[in-house]
Amino acid sequence: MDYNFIEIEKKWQQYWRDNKIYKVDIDHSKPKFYVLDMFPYPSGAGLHVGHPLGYIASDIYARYKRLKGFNVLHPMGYDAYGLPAEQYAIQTGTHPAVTTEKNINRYREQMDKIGFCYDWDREVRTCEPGYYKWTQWTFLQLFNSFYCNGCQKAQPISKLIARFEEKGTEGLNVAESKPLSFTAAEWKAMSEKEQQEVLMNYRLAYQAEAMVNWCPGLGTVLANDEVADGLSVRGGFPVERKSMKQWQLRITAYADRLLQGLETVDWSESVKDLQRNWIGKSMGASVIFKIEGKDIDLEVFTTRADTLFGTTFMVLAPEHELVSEITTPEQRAEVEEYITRTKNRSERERMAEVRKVSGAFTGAYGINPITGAKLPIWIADYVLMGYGTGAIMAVPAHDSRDFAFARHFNLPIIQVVKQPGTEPSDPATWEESFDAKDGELVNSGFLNGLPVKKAILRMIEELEKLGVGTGKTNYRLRDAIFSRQRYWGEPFPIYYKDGMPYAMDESKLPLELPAISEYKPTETGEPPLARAKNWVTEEGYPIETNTMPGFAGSSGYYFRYQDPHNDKEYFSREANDYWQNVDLYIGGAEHATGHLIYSRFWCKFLYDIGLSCKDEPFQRMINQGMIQGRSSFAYRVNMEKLCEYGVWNMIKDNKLGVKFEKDFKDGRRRFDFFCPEKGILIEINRMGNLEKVAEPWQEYAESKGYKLLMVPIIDVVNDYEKGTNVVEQKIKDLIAGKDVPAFVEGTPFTGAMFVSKNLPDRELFSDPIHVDINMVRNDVLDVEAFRQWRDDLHDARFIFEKDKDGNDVFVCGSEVEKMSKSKYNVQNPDDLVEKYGADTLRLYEMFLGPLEQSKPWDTQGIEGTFRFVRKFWRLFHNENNEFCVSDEPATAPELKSLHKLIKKEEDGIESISFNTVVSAFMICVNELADLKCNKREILEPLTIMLSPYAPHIAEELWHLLGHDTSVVNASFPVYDESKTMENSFNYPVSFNGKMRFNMELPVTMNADEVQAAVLAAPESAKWIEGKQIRKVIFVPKKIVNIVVG
RNA sequence: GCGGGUGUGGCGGAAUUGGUAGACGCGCUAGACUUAGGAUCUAGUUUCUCACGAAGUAAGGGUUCGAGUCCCUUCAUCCGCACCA
Repeated sequence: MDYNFIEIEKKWQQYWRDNKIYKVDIDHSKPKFYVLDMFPYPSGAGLHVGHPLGYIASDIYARYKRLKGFNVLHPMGYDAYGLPAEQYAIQTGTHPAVTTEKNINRYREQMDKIGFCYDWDREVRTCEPGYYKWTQWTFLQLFNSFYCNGCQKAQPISKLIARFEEKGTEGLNVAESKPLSFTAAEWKAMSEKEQQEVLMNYRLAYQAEAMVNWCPGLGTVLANDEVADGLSVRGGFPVERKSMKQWQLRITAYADRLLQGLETVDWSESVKDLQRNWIGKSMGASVIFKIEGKDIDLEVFTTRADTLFGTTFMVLAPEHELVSEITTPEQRAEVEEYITRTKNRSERERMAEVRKVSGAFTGAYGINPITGAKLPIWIADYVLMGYGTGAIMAVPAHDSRDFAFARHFNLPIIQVVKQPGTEPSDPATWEESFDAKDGELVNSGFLNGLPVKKAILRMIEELEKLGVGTGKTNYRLRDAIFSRQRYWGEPFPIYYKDGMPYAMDESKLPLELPAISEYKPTETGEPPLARAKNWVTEEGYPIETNTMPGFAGSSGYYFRYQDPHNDKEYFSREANDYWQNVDLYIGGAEHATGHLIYSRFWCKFLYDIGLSCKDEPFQRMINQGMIQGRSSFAYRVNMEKLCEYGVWNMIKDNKLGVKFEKDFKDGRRRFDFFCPEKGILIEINRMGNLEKVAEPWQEYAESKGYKLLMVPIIDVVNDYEKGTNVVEQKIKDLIAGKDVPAFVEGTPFTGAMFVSKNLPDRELFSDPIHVDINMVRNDVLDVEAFRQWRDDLHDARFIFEKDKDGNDVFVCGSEVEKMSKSKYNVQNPDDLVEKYGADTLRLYEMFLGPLEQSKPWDTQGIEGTFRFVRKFWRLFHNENNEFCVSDEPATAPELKSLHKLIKKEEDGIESISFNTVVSAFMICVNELADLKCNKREILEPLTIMLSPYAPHIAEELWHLLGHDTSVVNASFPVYDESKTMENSFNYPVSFNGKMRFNMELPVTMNADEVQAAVLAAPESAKWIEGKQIRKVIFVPKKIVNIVVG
């Protein structure tokens, strides 16, 4: 009939493509704006309605900015490396590039249907050599750099070598794996291999042994954020801790800058907090303890140096290198047993036993550097090797874990901090430790009386004076493991000479991924690349067989969009000077500790080496919420329960004149119901079950003189469905003393039965099962569709309820859950585009609620937005669907409606509150429809304003309005406040703060005039009567409040 | 345990930042038009009350002429992190 979205959308998508409407280039006459979506990994499943949510939001923002005169960079591409395609390759032999290409095409097809304004000429894919050349290049720069702590900046490794040649490590202040000490002469005396080993200690990309998350099921290591609950996030295989030689990125060198930088970006507090937490900066002290009878220093890290007087024992991580050295012969067996036990425990088991206290005594003692006290040294797995020094001084009085440990092993507890104004008490009486971070020191010599914060500083001072400790900052952040034992990733431009890794020359880039015969690890456990033929350099040196992890390619992709076809450099100076960094980044918060931290590191490094002009990649970030599914349920009847329920309802409360009881037991026999008065036993069960017990039970009943009735469930069901009362009649007959056969065989009941949601006591005899939401409308199930859905449901039976018109209906229950295939609640955007059009889908996704919140998808709700779009269309058309727009000047109410909307839209888009803008559109169109407005002066700006949300219909109407250029290049209308002004205001009049009536008054009236007018109003009399007017509050154009009393 | 978010009709959610609570949409109710309605249009729809009116933004308290909004206490719920010394 009217608005033909299928044709319109196809036509304009074609037009945009043919005319490259969304292609952008550097244009110094306009300010730039960079809007970016998080890099998608194209999975095989395609998109559901939750995925495009962020893309639609960014698209609207990009289009809006463009209408506002900005040159907007809005690109899209693919994070193409990923485990699923590789797993599929291992299983089927299909090259991951093939799978990936297929998935990308599907993604693209779905995205095109929604009408996004991406500049597809800038598309990048991480798996293409032209792209990963620069991933490899960046790796080489990292390999050839070290981090200078003094200047807080990455520097070329050549500078470090020059320094070593001049004065060795003297006065060196750089990021390092472990402190080394050598002179210039010693450095020069080293062999090349030794020098290379030393340099590994400083490179920003380096190779070292590391405890990794090894996943045997996948044959690779995983990053921390790829592991959850000791299982791999993808695939759910067990993960174990293992020490392996791995490439790593020295991201810890940037810990402080990563923390500082958070202050300069406009991100949600929660994501910033997540990152702060992940970086985990804690300031404290390193303290050296001597070991009794040995010349060994044991270094610990503590944030509570003030509690040094209260330390009563020490604990090492079981893997600590000093353990075997200090363990006494008597304790060796126990210690070794403990180490084996903890080592063999998987990560999963270890986490499950978090609260279990365990440990072993080494027999050695540490000496408190301040008090000289002897402290027994234990090992326990509550101390982690990876944090601090892997050793702690335990202060049981003021740390809950130490407290639990001391209690368990009967170690002394000394209180050294008390709550101000209280007296110290005997820790033996405590139920938990006193962990308070504000308090006053006691039992602590020179610290007595000091508050905690001052005591910490005072103690550090003392430690430094005595040369037994220093103030120190510790980070929880670990260096990022950068190698994967996988095929589908970027090869490292690294070869091995004499067992030592060397960087390839940049001229050899890109180092392309070779073809291999099979995608799994070799029989000897080497990575798949070891299968590649001739995987050696021209000189014959073997090339690295690990590949880079997923985050390698996604850490700097936003740079490449700025200059995607440059084969001379990563991106040009000119491009970066113009586009700079991302102004608005939209994506999920789940990347907080992965992608978003690696990208920041990547960017800071490129900033250090002079490539990037900004040191933060994403200025403003919005994290869209999840769209949840709304699942529907049918209630599957548990037949036995249902029948028991039905019969019980029939006989309970003396309904048939005699009393029955439930669950009668005699020995091992159990009957559903029993009537002592008449000696009637009733059992309801499946036919088969009754057959088995029929004989012995009849004998039993006879022996006791009882009458027995065995009811097959089919009988009860028949009564239900046919409205007969066969079962009831039998019971009545029994009560009346008639003889009724105990058991009549019939056709056994087969098939499933379902009960409508609102039937009484439904929950007593049914369990919900998911049904496909496409078979449900307004919670009513399409019973026929349901029967056809699955083979086992063909002869399903239903217990219906009546709707208001007395028809039988089957009502489903519902629940909000994650959208997933297995819950049959997935909404596919393609279906919706087909049914309502992309414009309606875009509007509805935005209308659903605030972008950042998760919200359920309401299948019906889209109808409302669809109605709006058609109403919008009708503003431009007459009853015969002929385009009909008038050139008459607009009236004041029409202009007011328009300008209210301009203001709303500007405010709404800037504050990412798209849902309110859609509402405002609806209000405006409702008003204009009421005014029967079809004036160009109103409709033309309105079309421009709608175009970010509904670009297709806007483009169509824009051309119908007589334009021959795209609406994308139009200008956003300018807000004119005077158009929304009125000369009177409908004041709400309140008495004591309660609104009583409205009163239309001129805005020019002053307070006194308003007061007079209001008090003179007839409605006021009732409220003033018998009371005194204490005060009148008048806020112009807001409210009048009269205080009476 | 720690950190962050969120609590408003049957539902999704508004409320110009301290000024008419429930905009807009779904659903629901009634009516119109229709052979029909899962189309369209009109009216109504926070709760209680016949009504006058009263109550009302998770609960309780406070500040204020006025509180969904600010402050304090409690509860619920979701999401992170979790032996981090």
